[in-house]
Amino acid sequence: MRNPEITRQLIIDKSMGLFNTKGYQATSISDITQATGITKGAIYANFSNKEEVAIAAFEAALKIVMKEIRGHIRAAPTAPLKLKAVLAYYEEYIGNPPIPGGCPVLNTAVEADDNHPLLRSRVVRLIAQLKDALRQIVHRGMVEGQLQSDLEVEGFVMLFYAAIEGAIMVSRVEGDRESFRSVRQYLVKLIDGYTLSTIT
Amino acid sequence: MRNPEITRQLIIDKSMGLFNTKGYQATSISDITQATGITKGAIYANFSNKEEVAIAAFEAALKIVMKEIRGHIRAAPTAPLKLKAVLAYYEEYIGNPPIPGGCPVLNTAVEADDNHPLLRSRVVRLIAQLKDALRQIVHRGMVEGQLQSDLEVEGFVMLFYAAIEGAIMVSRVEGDRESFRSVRQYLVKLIDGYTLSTIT
DNA sequence: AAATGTAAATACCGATCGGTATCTTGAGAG
DNA sequence: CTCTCAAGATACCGATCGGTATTTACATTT
Repeated sequence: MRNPEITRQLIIDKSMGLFNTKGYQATSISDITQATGITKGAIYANFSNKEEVAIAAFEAALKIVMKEIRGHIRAAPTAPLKLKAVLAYYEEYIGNPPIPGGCPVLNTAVEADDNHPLLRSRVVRLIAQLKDALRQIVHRGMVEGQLQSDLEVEGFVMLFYAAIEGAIMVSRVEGDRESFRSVRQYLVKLIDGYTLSTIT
Repeated sequence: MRNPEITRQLIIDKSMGLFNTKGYQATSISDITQATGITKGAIYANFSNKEEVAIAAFEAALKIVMKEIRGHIRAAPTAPLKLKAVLAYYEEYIGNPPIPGGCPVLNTAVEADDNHPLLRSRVVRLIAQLKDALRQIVHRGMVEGQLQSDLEVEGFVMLFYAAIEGAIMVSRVEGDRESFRSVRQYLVKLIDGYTLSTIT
């Protein structure tokens, strides 16, 4: 290895899954050296400490997840379908995660809330972005006449997001997608209830 | 200290908050000795290893939380009010937790899902109990004519529970109850929509 | 081809980890 | 009052932790 860009990216790529499955505390630098085949010297030449590696890995994971989500959202034409696409994406996610270990937002939020302020602030920022994206979908759906205008946006968006993350938590610990599926089906019916009858 | 029962309970009481705030991996035996004023010898005289302490602490935490929840549920006369009481309990919980660190189910589920099978199985069992309790409330509410009978129980119960846990996650990492409050208000409206018009 | 600068490998640091072996002490039985 | 036995305190174990200092090696410039 001679290219520092490649080395840095290799560290990020491999540690992403480690941090997301084992958690920040439980992932050691040695774990990363084993997963990458790279030595401790290379890691500390590219990052000043473990926390920096974790932050870089977290942001890389979010970049992947956000890109996939936005892709699914854009591919759906109307607000109701966009919301359903998000649900479909997360259900697929549980069985076939792009980053091993489940949702990095959930994992990092739970571990970082009390203890790791830098990671915590990144999570908060990312959640704000997700909420904004969902709000925008609902808002535009209302403006464009796809959703009823009496829908209480803030509450619905928060419920939608919270239910997804909670359902991921349950389904993952149960090792079974069924709980997520129940939540998804219920949310779909809720969305349908707000959907104005175009041919959707 | 001479009474082993008291020693054991002291270890559980103090380690409960530690495991719940810092997590299983990040909580060391030394943390527990410092928090209790008890030495390592006493801990290992009462528990065979760290995992056993964590399990005992987790179950003690659940016992507290479940007792409080059941108390609030029982105190409410009808199904809609019981569900609202659960929501009120959890909102109070976030600002004023009986066990520091937030919801032990959420925390333990996220940390244990991939790595700690014994803890994981306890979480799964507890979630099943919570779901059963909620299902029973809804079912009886339907039988007793408080809730519309077209309510899809499984989906609603799962949504209800997942949304609560997800909202706790969000509110805790944000350090602000507002997100939970949004979810709660939305769920209350949902409950009201299913409530049959007695004077409730 | 020699020199240079830096990326990465090696070797090492004190601290702390979970766990154990041994010693001390205190409460109950006689 | 003394003996006993177990609860708990002390001291110690090898392994591993995050991090650093030093050395090696590779790629680029001349």
